[in-house]
Amino acid sequence: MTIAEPETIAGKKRLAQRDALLDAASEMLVHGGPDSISLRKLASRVGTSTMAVYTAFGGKDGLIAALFEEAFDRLAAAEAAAPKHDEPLLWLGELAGAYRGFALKNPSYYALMISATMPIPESLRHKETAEPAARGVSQHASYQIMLSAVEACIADGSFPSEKDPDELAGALWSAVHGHCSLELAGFYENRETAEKRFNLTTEAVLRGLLTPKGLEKFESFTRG
Amino acid sequence: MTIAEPETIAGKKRLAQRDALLDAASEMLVHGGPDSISLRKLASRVGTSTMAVYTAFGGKDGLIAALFEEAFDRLAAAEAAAPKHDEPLLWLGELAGAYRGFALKNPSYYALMISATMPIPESLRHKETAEPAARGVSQHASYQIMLSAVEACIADGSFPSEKDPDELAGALWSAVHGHCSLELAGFYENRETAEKRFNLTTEAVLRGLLTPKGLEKFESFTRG
DNA sequence: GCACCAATATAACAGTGTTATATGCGGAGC
DNA sequence: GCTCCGCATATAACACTGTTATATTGGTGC
Repeated sequence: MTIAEPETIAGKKRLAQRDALLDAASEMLVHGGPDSISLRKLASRVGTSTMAVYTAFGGKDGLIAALFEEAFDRLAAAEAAAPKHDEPLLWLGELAGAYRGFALKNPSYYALMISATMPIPESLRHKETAEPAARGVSQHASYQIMLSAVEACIADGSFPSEKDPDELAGALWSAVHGHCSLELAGFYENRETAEKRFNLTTEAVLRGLLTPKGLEKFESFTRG
Repeated sequence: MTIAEPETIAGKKRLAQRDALLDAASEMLVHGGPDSISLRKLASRVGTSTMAVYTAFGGKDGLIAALFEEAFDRLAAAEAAAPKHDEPLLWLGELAGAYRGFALKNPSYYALMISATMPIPESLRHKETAEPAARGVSQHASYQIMLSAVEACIADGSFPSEKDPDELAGALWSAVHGHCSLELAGFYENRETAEKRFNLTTEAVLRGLLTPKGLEKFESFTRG
């Protein structure tokens, strides 16, 4: 919470137009997907010229990168909104469901996130080690939330303490992301069967990672 | 092995040019990714005009769809080349490794396959039920191979017989595909750690799906 | 008020996929 | 063997795209 900087009104207008461009681009993204974003259409919708995108974002890539960041922020918000049970395992399950819920409600943003051709924007990039590309993502809140849930499960004894939390979180993320990717590609017939498959998959990878003690606890949850 | 049809030489030339276009497009795809395929560059490389793409494939979408099919064929070939152990569980593990091997060796093809914007070509589409989009994929050899391995594991008693083979295969596919998607996005620092994570993830989802009997067998494999 | 600088608008450039038009070549019928 | 028809092809135009060069405007500091 910083006090209001002595922003010039020109600076305010510049930020306002940046936001206007971002909002309009987001609206175009949600409506017609990433490919429907045209600088000319975007500029005319905001009531300016294409040059505004270059001064605000440095070009179309910068604009897409900004949308990329917003996608991760929305994901983090969805995860933060997931109910945080006292039981870490249940919390982890809620996070998995929140991840899928985000993907289903924001398919265009999700498609943007998983487009491998997307260069990770500076703000999400690890400061010291630029390589590998997506390393910065593991610093983002969306990943940190899941990581802390995993760590809580380790402290809880549900996950083996000798395993690296990153490994466990990565395995879980792979399964959840893999399912959502297939579901959005239309692999499942309808949402009901997709949800059944999602539960089966996430529960399977969870079961495979748990300690005997954690597995016992987990079975009591799934039965109850 | 059919006897040579009474093909007209015009038809032969047409097919030859179709193959030439496909080969050149494949080469461009592997080199510079999907976005690097330009009809003008492609046509000039083959020594024809852009109209050839329209007569052979109906447009760029048809060309991409043909590359899409070739990607699945290459995946099927990679899976078919995986050693088929007598032990179904080991076979399934080999298939998972072959899937990742394909993704690593053909990143551009893999990126094409997982691009959600890709409409499933007719030849891969389920004939009766056009919806959902990717249903036809489950008829492809690449999926059938994995499915038969899963069924062998069910017959073996390693997987519970009351579960739908499609469900089990889908869970496995989600995890394997999810990992490869993240690995190609550059999420892991290097290939060694990525491989470690891949084994952890696939083993976890396997363990979570196995019967007690199958789990016993599985543990004897991983220890030995 | 004036000078300067940054942001903008206009327009041009180099591409893209697609389509309309015209040319030419190959196969069928006589 | 010749004619004629049809289809594949080449050329060129169209409607776009992102980017860049140029000129004009607007706000800020002196």
